[in-house]
Amino acid sequence: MPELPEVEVICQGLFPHLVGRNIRAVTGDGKTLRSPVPIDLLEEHLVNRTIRDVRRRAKYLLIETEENALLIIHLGMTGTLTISSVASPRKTHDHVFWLFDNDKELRLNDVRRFGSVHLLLPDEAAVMEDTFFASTGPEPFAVECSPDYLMLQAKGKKMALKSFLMQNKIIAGIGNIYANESLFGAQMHPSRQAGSLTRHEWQRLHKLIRQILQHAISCGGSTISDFMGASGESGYFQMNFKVYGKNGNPCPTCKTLLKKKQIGGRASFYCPKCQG
DNA sequence: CAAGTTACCTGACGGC
DNA sequence: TGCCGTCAGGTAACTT
Repeated sequence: MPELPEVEVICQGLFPHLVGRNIRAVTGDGKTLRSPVPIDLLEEHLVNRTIRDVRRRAKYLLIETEENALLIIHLGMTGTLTISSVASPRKTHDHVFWLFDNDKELRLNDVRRFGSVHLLLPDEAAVMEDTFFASTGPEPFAVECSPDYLMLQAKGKKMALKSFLMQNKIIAGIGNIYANESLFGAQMHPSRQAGSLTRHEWQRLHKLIRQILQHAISCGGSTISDFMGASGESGYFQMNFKVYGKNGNPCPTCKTLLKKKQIGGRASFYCPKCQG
């Protein structure tokens, strides 16, 4: 689930539950995620420490202690984080647990185990954070992520526009869903060569990307109070997608049937007329 | 170097 | 019911 808007909503939802909390224990089930979970390190640098900040960079969640250790969590394709009472039964695929001083636990659940957990040490976290994100592009809402910046990055590139948008080294946080939705909004064919857009078109696409990401965050944010609801359902699936997963349905704009096509190995959805 | 493909892992779903 | 192939919102390591 987690592209930029989902991670942002999770971040905002976790913030009030985590900041100021003291961590009492960190445990794991020993399963390797994308990389092994450094449980010993987590224990050493997180237990008896207090959380100072929770923030997001790209699709990563960053949790910082007052001693400047930085816990970095990526949710991969299927990762979820929940705040649960210690007493509540653990679920299948719960892999890592952070116990707090209020008898609640942050739990990382990840069926496919494409997620990851890293720890940057207190002494070097500031420097290592830059290193860690050295090949991550700017945030879509950052000033440097301008239409001209995108045009410059795309210059001469023949790759499909949609694949281009999904490259996190160009622009952070856009995955398959929001690449599809942004291109529909901007009325551009996902297969177009990235280098073929005019300045005016980059302005349009840039605007739609921000608009759609912001809208998705708002949709998630509106249900943020459910974040730790007993149902375990966090509301960030509630946004209605216009084309993602909708092949065969009528285009919301012109009623032409939406198409599906593989681009760069990923399912891509578009209106053959509006995005022709 | 750019661009495309594969691998990682489990579960849900549709067809037979 | 059950078996099998296909597909899934991410990313890095490959290959071409």
